[in-house]
Amino acid sequence: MSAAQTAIETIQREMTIFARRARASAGRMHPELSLVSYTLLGHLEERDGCRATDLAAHYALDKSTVSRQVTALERAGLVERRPDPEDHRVQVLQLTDAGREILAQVTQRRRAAFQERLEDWPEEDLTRFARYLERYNARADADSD
Amino acid sequence: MSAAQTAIETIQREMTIFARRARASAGRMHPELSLVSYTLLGHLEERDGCRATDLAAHYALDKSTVSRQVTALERAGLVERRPDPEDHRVQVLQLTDAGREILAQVTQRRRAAFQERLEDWPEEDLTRFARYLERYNARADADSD
DNA sequence: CGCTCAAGTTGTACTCTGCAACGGGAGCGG
DNA sequence: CCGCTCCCGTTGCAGAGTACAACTTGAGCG
Repeated sequence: MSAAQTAIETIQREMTIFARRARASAGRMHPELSLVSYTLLGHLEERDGCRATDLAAHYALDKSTVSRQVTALERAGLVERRPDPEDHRVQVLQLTDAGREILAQVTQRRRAAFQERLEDWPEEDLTRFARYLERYNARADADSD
Repeated sequence: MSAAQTAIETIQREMTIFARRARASAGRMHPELSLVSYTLLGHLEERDGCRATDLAAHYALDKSTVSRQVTALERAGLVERRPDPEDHRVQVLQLTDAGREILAQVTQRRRAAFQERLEDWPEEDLTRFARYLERYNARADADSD
């Protein structure tokens, strides 16, 4: 097997390990926010609000799933539904202050965990690793994986 | 923010994207084998058989979860349970020929997908990316994430 | 108006998961 | 040998996450 082949095998294996671990640890690390909820809140912050359908499309989730997730987030007071004056079918989802705060907390905790794991990496390796990941995900995006 | 900080932010973000995507796509890509089942079969192949408790400990799963997964894999004919002659509490799990075959098929399909995404990467980048991932996961392992 | 489409909700079912309780065997001190 | 404790695995139960299908409501258009 060529060196490239070996490297691809390794990448596949390590990515799988990471995915499995992320899935397993997400619940334990952030009991207040599942990986999906975290992602949805992040999306709302980034876009400063959007529709439920947009979330469903962007994350390849069923609209019923998003509906229930949003219901839970609303019950928890992290998200607000605002009727869209231009289209009464639509509800615009917005982070509440509490939602913004929780999101910031979880992000901070995640950041600390990553930082600890990466603390002894040389800066050059960090930036290269970051570039590789972006590149990989951009390509996977295009493949609509 | 320093360059290292920025890189860490990016790594965190991209790893999250990857984890979410892996979770979402696993079911669609390999209907016959969930990510967990795939991992368990892989472990059995690699170790040439082991106990259910070992799987649970290694993947931070509850033993009941492993028990049910193994039951399903056994029903599907991919795994065999063999009583341990030295300790009647223990059952040694072994891949069947069918299990080995399915595992090889799914691995092959995953490999093709990765290969396609990485086909235009220079070999040097591939090997470095692989090294980074191994290093990251090894550290996360130590943190028992 | 009436048809069609879009946004969200709800009913239903299934999977994955963990916790708790249990059964059965192993190992050990008396 | 007996009884206690620990370990391995199963099962009952509950909860989260998800998808699919049917439905409600509203928009757009001829």
